[in-house]
Amino acid sequence: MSEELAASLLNQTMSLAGQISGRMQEGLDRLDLTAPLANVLWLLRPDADPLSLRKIAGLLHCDPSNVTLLSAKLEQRGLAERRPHPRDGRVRTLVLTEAGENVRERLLGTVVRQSPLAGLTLEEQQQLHALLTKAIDSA
Amino acid sequence: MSEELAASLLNQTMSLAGQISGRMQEGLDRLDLTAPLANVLWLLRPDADPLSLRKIAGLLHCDPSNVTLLSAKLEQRGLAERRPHPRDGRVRTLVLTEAGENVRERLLGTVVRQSPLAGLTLEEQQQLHALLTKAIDSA
DNA sequence: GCATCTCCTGGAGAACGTCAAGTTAGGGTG
DNA sequence: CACCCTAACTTGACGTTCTCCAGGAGATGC
Repeated sequence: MSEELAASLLNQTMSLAGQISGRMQEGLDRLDLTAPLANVLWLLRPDADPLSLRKIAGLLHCDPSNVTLLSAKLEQRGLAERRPHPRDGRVRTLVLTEAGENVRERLLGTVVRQSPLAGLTLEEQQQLHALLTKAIDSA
Repeated sequence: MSEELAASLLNQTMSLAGQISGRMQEGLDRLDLTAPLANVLWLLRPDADPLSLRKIAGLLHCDPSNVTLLSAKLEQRGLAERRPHPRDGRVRTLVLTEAGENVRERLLGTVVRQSPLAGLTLEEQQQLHALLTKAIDSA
């Protein structure tokens, strides 16, 4: 892997992520959410299987007791619910409520509209999509 | 802009950024750096003009007094230096020291080696580079 | 019963963020 | 030059949020 190209790519990716995060933060302020809360929200994909709190802690590289606090806050705002695991009584899973999915989509929407990615043509977006798919799947 | 494609692209970008951030955090732990400190480090590109503290605060969407603290910490570790602006005595610029550039590159290196981007061929990386360049420049 | 797993609770601590003065430098205007 | 106003940075105090750590309750499997 070419060192120079790789470095440039990373700079771009971080720059892009930075711009997106900037837009994101404006959205977060409006919704009175913090970055860690949004990170949890981001993991809770409505189309995927429910995550246990322990797995969330692993994905977030933090202590399980921390996830307890974060999910309690989300629950308090009615954005998520902790539900017992159907087969294992020890485990509790965190799933988005309807309001949570709503917030997640609204957050996505505000970022979509002002993202640098909007400056690409449809064809270019499809190319980009294909490249990113391969990159992510190869990990 | 196709809503569905755009949403998928954003999910991918965030996912990619998330994976990179994960690797990054391991590097940060080793170097005893926090995310906000790394954000400042990231802005201080060695090849660009020095940034004033006020501009850094603007780019980070935070209070100038906060930047004072962060740059003081970087200075304390010998990673950056605050230098008076040559033409305006009110302004202080923050520039990386040699050690700072070293850390910045080492951080880049650890991420480069384990990034999902490494799974792409050289040609694909060049395509990706071109697309990202256009997207970022159009912003 | 025993070891293990998952989660909750409570306490301590650090890091970050905002807010409100205070200090120094610039740029006008008379 | 004297004056005033603005700008950039610093300092201090304060609160919030997140993080880790240790201990305890409940569930699981042997």
